[in-house]
Amino acid sequence: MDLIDSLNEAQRNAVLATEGPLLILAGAGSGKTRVITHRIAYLIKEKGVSPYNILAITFTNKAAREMRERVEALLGGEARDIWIMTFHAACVRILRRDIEHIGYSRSFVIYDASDQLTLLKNCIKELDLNEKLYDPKAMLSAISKAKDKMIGPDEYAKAYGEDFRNKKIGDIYRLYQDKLKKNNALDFDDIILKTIELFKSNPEVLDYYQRRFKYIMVDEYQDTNAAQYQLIKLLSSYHQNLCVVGDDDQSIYGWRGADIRNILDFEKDFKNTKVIKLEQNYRSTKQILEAANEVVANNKGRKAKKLWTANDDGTPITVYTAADEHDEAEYAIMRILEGVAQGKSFGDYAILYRTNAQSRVFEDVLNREGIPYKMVGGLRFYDRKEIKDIIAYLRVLQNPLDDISLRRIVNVPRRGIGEGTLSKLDESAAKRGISLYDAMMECDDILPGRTARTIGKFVEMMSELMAVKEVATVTQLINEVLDRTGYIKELEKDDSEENQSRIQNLQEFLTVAQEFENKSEDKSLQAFLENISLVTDVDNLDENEDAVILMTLHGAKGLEFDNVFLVGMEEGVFPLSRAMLDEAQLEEERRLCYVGITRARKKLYITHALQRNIYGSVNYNPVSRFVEEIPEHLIEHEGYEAGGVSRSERKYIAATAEPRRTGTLFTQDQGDFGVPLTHRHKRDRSAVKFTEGQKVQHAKWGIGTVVEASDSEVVVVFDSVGSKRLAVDFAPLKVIE
DNA sequence: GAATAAATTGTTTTT
DNA sequence: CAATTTATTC
Repeated sequence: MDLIDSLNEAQRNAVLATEGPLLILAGAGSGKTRVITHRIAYLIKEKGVSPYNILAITFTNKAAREMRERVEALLGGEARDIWIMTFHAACVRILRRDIEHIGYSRSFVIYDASDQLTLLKNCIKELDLNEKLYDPKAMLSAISKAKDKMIGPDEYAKAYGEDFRNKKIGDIYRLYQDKLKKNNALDFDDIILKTIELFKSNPEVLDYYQRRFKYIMVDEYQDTNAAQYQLIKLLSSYHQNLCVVGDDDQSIYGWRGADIRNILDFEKDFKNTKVIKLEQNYRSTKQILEAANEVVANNKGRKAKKLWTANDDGTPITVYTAADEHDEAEYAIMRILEGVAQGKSFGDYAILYRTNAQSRVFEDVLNREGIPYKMVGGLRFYDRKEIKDIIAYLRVLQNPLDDISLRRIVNVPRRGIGEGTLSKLDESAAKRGISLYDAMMECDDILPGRTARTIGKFVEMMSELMAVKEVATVTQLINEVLDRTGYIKELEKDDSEENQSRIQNLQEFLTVAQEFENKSEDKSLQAFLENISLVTDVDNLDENEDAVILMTLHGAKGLEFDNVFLVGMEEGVFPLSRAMLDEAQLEEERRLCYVGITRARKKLYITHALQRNIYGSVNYNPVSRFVEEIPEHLIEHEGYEAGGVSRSERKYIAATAEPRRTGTLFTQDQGDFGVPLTHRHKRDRSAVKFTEGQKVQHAKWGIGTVVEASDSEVVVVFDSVGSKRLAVDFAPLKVIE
């Protein structure tokens, strides 16, 4: 029984309790992934369960991949048949087989947020409503909220129909849903909802999956919404072997419809539930864990638990008070360089922030210092304009009913098909109840000859590409699209830096397609497009790469790092100002903070700035209440005005600060601040001397030659990026010759 | 119909 | 401040 020998008692009980409903309350770092993987392996190896009968739901594709790898390691290669995937991936797989039962075609496409918004704007226009009064973004979030709670257009009208505005919102909702169907498209919420609809209207389909999935496990259960709950309930009701794992203290997706009651009420909803708590933390030091416990203890309405650890005491948490956001970034990066000089790797560090906008300053400094970093989130690769354009082409080829994508690319690159022509076509399509593409195929009688010929040429090109699609691989098809549409030629016309980077991105896209073909079993265009829709940035994060990681706190869920920086810890930034008014939202922010603290294994840095620019205007934010909730004996202060100082004094200090010098890192004299500094931006590396002609190795830019050297600066010509001026004291440079 | 200039608007977090 | 939308001109 080596499978369970390595586990502690609670973990072992969780693995052995295979039958019936099981709720595992797993604190941060308590080895829950370990429990799930061992449980799966135990079911297969010891209980003789077929891999085919197991369904494991994870929160991200990355978690799914890792879980599969770990199960395979325990089992020795029998993990292929297990369904280990996200809710969305599982549902898409189910829908792909049987969606025709509910009136969609199997070549359906998945709309992302921006497609949704375009579609919604069309709806508002069609209903003659004012976008000012019915803000598309607000409408979309209202619809999404309704969908998360499984309220369809009819129920919405019934529930909110009294009020005039809500009645209109209901109309928008209904039209939006109709249009999705006309376009043969699903939005993200639909992926779950339509699966439930399929199950409810086709009992034989449900029956098949109910019988098949004898054992179901759901990870990150605290972040499931009502629809996902319903889905799980349906799937598990036959065998009743449902195991959910979660931590109410880590519920951070309430805004996305996650319902914390799913976990709090699990015992009520499933009779004879066994509850197991995992309370030993294996990840963090005692000091970090205590800080986390103390912060989250300020929340009400949580399940009682007390995380403990047998790990070392560790070092205190460093709280750094920065003059402003630039100083904050420079401090963090100085500490990273210092650590690296002592033998740590860049990959041991993560910088976590509340909003993506905060990443910029850190990127600037990292770039300037030539430190390798990887940023997760922000503008996704697939959200870039040129990539979205090509995807839109592919979508139309896959699903010609997709008017939204068709409209996006019909005049990209320019073909002289303008707004006037398109609205005529729209009108004709609406009148005849056909798609835009079909209207284009028969447009001779509504358009003047010249325009009709232009449209005809476009339709001809598209139908040729559709023929190519039937015989070519995805990569070949993309190449054909880039070539025949003249997309690349258009970019080559003017070789601005922007266009060059677009071409590079398109090449990267081809690489992605090639990789997909190499790895994936199903190599169809449909599968490729699905893959793109469901994969996120975090999924592609490679932790073995030696680079500093930048991401939002949400993105960091489920990850861990030796050294973590929690930055921007100020009232109004974290917690966000809009969350400060509402108790429930504030508690969610606090849980997010708990998640952040518990990502750190060894060392936690917390930073906040006295002064910060937010949309062009200066803000003076007091330190975050969450920092004040950490007991003082766990903290070591650094930076400006380490002691307590009133808010107005802070404002004075920040306002009278010398303007920052741009230029080299950490060399400016910041002494005249009215208060003694407890920390100076200087690192002792003066022993290193560079001379002209030396070969040096840089952490990010590789090998280069020193062409100019002084006591404080060197100019190095790198083989890869050309010449750079660097600060001797801080650049990650090694002499190699 | 398309390119440029001006004006306006708004920011969580993401499967 | 920056990104997006709208107005203006060619």
